[in-house]
Amino acid sequence: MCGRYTLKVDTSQVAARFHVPPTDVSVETGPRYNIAPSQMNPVIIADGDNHLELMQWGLIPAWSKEAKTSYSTINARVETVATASSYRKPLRRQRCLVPATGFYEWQVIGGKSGRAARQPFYFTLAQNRGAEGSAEQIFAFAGLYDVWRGADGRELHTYTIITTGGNDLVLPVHERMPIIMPREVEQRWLDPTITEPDELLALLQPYPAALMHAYPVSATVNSPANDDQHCITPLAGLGLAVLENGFAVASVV
DNA sequence: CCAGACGTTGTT
DNA sequence: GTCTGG
DNA sequence: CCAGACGTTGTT
DNA sequence: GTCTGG
Repeated sequence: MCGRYTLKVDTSQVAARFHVPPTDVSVETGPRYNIAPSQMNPVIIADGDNHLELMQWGLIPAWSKEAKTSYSTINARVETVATASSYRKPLRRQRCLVPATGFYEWQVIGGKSGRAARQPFYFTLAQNRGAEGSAEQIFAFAGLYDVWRGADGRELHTYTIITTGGNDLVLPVHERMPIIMPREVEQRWLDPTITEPDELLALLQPYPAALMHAYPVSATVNSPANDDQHCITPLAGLGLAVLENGFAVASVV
């Protein structure tokens, strides 16, 4: 799954990275180290030109009676996104890019009674190492959005992130991972003239493990109230080396 | 036909 | 245990 | 995703 | 809004 991610750059850098005219950006958000569901975050949409908009993480279908859902919509499985009631139309007509610089997954450590202990890991794109502060580290998740309209006319723009099975780097930590768009696929994903589900599904592939990087982080990230550099500070220990060799990280607790 | 769901992950 | 809030 | 709440009446 | 279950 993907239930937490980072976007540690300014809105202006996001806009530049996704070809959004600076004059089009009316919102300014600072660097984020712990983006959580329900929060308002930048997403990119296109109608000929690219636009940056703030939307709420957790898709609320246009037909929903209330401005909330009784079920989770922070992620959409690629296996069912073309048929699920909540996502079928958004897949054809309301696709977006979700700008990010990294994401978190939690590895279940124990498994005894009650809720097992969990070790968070931080995942980034490997080619971005050493690109601190530059636009080079920004990538995009494949996303869908919808617009909910209340009786009083108010609009609520919401989005979801599409997930797929974990690749070899992610699997030791978690079964699933978000779909990261290769840069050359981004604009096609946004292209409103494409509405064939099969053509769109073909764009949704697991990102190659060889192009990603991961390391364990402290429990600081667990609380969405913590939103600073400490969330992505590497946790010292055996976990990193073991993980990069592709084995489970039972040694990290 | 109408009523009711519409979702994911993880855990058992 | 389960739902809500962030 | 995890953390934190989970309830009522009446009074300040 | 649209699909599934009864």
